[in-house]
Amino acid sequence: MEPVKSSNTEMMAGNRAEQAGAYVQLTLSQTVTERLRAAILGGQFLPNEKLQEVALANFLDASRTPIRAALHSLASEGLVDYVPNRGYSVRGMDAERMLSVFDVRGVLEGLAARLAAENGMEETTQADYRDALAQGDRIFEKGSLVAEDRDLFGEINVRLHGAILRAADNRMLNDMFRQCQNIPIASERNVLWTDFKYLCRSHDDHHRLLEAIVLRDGARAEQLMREHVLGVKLLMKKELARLSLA
Amino acid sequence: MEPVKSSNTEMMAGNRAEQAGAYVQLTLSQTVTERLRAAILGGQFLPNEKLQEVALANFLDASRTPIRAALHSLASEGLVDYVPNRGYSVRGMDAERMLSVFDVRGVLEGLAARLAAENGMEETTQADYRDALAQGDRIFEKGSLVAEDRDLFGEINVRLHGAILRAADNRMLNDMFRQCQNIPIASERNVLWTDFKYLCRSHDDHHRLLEAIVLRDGARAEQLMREHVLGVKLLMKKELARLSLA
DNA sequence: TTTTCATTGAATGTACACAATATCGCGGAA
DNA sequence: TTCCGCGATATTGTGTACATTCAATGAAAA
Repeated sequence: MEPVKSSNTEMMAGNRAEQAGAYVQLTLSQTVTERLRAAILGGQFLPNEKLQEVALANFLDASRTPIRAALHSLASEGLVDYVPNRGYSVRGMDAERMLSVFDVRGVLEGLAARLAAENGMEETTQADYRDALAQGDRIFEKGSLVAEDRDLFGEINVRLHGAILRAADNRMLNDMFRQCQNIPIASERNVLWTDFKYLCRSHDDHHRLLEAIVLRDGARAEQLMREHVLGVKLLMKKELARLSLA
Repeated sequence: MEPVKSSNTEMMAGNRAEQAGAYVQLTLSQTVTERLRAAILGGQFLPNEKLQEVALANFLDASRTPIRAALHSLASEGLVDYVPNRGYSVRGMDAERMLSVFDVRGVLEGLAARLAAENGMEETTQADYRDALAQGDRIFEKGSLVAEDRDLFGEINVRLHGAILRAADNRMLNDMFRQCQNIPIASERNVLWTDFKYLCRSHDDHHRLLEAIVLRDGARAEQLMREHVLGVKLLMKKELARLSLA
């Protein structure tokens, strides 16, 4: 029954610390939150499964206090549902609900692109964007995809969209975008990236986005981004339909 | 030193319970959260003021546990800042940051209007919208504003935008919009509603919005709403400039 | 058989004690 | 004087006991 508190030196990335550079000591509550989030996003729980505090406490080698904090956090992120006096459960995501997230993502990222164009993108950020872009080009020059390209493409995606978000320089926008990503299954990493033609188009969108941003054309940047996200939504829709048939 | 736990029968409105009808017993944590939120929004604390747990516990007649839960909630709502091992403080809002919230609100409410137009608005919701609209008409027919019109107009505003949000029927959109409203001072109720001409125009926007929604013209509804929110932003900007001069 | 209601068990909500960490002030050395 | 190190104190983080609430069970009455 002794709380082992073994491996706490994981999950340092992706923490909620304000800006880079300010090294703050992570609390147990935070590491537990990350671990739980990863577990849910990773599909380790059934949809609508109850998340009981003592069970999780045993599972994650912590007392109820940090568990409660974590559940509270995840509830406000929308990853779990909460009913007073009845506890938490993993939020089940039906297809419709999942797709509706992309509508929000579309306008939010559209705004980010517009603001990025209006504000202009800093040199270093722009360099990072171009670098990621070039990395993507190399993938597609091959003319076909290999298995490990999937992860790489996902990573590139994150860098590109991150750069735009950074250039947009709007804190609330940042927070909300993060929420949009914390959706089980809906995170783009989980779709089956098999459609080469679609990926080419998506990557081309990224090129055009940079062009619009550099030319300071906010309206075009916004329009491009909205179309881009809509594309992801439609792909996801097709994917979901395929899965439900199988 | 006895925890009095006196008046818990307040603040029943505005709770986070899922749908109406499901009466759940509020926990102390929740009532404390509401009270703290109201206190911060009401300006009872200085910007960047530290919010210490024991002090708040005494102030709100509760132990540290529900206080911590409340602070945690408000942090995830963005009303307070949190640094591990250093506690919470009320988030200071400079002018730029405040105005940037309206950019997010603009695209979110624009999306809401578009979705409302695409989905169509239920009869009851539409009736509510029209009722609020008529109430607004009566204000402006007088040709001038009296003191109590301010609150009334604010209430009407909430009803109108609430109806659109309901028709949009998108949970994530709902959650995010709520966050946009929890901004100190930025909540529209706090601007000085003195500009009669502006208010007329704003009210007219509401008429046109309904028209676009009823006609199922999503693009127009979105455009109207974005312009509408932009108007609020510009008014707020003017107001802030005026205040900083005074 | 169905309904009702008290009982009981299990889960969550709250309080509080203790541990870990940060902040502040002081004294000494460069 | 300035800087650094080192306690002392205050504040937050965590564990855990107890209170409260909910849900399930089963017996009694309709």
